[in-house]
Amino acid sequence: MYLVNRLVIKIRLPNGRIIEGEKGKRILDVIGYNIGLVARYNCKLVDLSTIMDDEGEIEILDFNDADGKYVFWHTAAHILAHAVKELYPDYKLGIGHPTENGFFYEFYTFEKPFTSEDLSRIEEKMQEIISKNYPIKRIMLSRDKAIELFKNRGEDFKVELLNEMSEEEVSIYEQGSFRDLCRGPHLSSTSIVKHIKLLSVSSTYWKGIEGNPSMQRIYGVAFPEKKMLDDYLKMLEEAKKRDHRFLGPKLEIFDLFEEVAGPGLVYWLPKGALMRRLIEDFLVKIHLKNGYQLVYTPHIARIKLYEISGHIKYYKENMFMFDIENNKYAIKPMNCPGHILIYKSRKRSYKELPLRFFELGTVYRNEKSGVLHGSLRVRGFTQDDGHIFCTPEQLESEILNLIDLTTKIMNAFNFKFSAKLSIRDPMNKEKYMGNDEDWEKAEKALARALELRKIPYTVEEGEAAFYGPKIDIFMTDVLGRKWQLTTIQLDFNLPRRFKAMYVDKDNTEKYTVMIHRAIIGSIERFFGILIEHFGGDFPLWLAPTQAVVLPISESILDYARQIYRKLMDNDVRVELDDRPLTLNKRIRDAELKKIPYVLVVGEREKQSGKIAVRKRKEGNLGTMSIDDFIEIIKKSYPKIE
RNA sequence: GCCGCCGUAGCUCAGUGGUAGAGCACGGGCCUCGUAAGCCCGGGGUCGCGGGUUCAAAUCCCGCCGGCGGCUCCA
Repeated sequence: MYLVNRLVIKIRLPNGRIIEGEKGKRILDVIGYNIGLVARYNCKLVDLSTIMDDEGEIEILDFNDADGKYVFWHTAAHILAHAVKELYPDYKLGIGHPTENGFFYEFYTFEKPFTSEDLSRIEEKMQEIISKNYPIKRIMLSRDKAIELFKNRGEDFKVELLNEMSEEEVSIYEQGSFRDLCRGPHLSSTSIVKHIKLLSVSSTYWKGIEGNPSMQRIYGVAFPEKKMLDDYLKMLEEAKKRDHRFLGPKLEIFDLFEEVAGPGLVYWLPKGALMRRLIEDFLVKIHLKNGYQLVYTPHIARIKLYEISGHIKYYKENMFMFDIENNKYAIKPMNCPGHILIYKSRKRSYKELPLRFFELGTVYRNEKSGVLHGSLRVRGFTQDDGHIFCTPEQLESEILNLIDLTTKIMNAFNFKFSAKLSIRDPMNKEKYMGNDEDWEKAEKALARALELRKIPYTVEEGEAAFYGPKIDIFMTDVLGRKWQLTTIQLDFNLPRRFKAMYVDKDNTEKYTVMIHRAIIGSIERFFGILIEHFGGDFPLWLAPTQAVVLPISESILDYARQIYRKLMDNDVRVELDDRPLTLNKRIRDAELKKIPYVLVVGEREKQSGKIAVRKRKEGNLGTMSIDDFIEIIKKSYPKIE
């Protein structure tokens, strides 16, 4: 059946079925009330109550779709705001959004905090709003009408937002007596948000600007099914067990001793110190193999150095300073100025570029107390810091090499990654230093390297530093919070400040191009991510203890000692557990300590000259010769290439 | 730094005005064991620190130190 003159509107349902739309009708009327949350109409997200009047395709999204989930949480945020306004009519609405794992809404509460009892009340009220099944309507108003509406309702913050908007017409969403300024889209009814849980309250400044009114922000989660909410809450509980702040001290990796030693300073316990050394050795070797030269720079310097670099001007707040014989000194917050001094130790020719310096450089920064977080954000940390000095022509191949080096290093830890490319704000080019041509070349070089190596990335306009564009790589912690590890930053600024030059072919002096780069970022932060990523079950090459020998009884101790000795002699990190405890108890201890292999030896093994091997989490693998076992350990180390 | 919450044994926590408790861990003894907790006994705390209220403070109030969740900032 072909109707040539009819509008063709195809609707794809979440289950993949395709049905036909009908001009003039609401999407909702065609698909029914129990299907989907929101629609993507010719690539644009719209309410299900949208009237179909354009030809094209409509995709109905459910909670499994990222956008569907986002809208679900957006409506949950509105229900939160609705509940708060019903319980506390005087409180003023701020803003509310979905987030990556839930939603929030913030309110001006006349400096009164929400208590946990308040949260329970609000949660109950939200359930009531959900059960009342209010239809959610989108209303278009002129901006002036909207200002009038919110002024009458005492919503000063909404009025402020409206006054800053340029649109002549704005959308308002309505559910029951509640109205909010919102672009939408939203679910079609409050009853679709089934199960909610408010998680925490915190305060923020209005628009995030210090000095603005203090808002109370409530965070929550919501799900269409009870089981999903239960699973999520259970996942939060499980996450606590992987938290590096819990596992770090427990696995004897690090501790902070905050109360006596001060916050944000990491003490490396023996097992952690061993792992750190393994990682440092790996990093040094792989950098040497990739054309870097090792350097060391002192931990303190006269502030003159940081006046030249500009750190005193732009970074003073974060620097620890003190006096020596009437001269002002600072503890180094960054390694770059030192590396530039080394570059400038003599006149450089284009023939010796690129020069690549590498240092495991320990720096100290006076981070505000409120931002410190386990070993992920600290005041003293060691960066795998490198600086590349090259000519503009070499930029592209240097960046490509850096992407490759990053991949090699991340592979050693089984880390997958995607990148963020930060470029200039094209509207505000004058904010940045350096000339247009350099910037374009640099931004292109960064993007091309990512594309050539097929690294997925996002582009962030206006996120570049004033001195150059950059590539950053983030990892998420156990609660989904993002932490920056890798950074590759181009710098047009420091070479000029320090007059870091090279003599080119034509015998003229030119400014060198400088790349700042840290691959794992900092050892402390990297360990936080590493611990949470593996939940303490480190890969074999990193495990501080790779195997423990368990003699079944005292009578077999001699054979156990022989095995232990042989493994030691072959560089296996092995322990002998000859405590007079039951075998089961000692196996349990080894599992809890997350030791990868347990080697049980008894009369049977002594007779055959072998070992019984038990693998962490997998159980008994049966017997094996000692040489075969040594081979397994040896093969676990990452290749350095 | 800001706002809220929190701080009891090495760890996880119970105890809300009347002389500090449990489990795990630790020490001792018995047990000599075949793939995740054998049994018994014991030591251990100026209840974060300082001040105040009270006949009496882990408990109530104030200040400080530290932690947690966010905001802002960052590797």
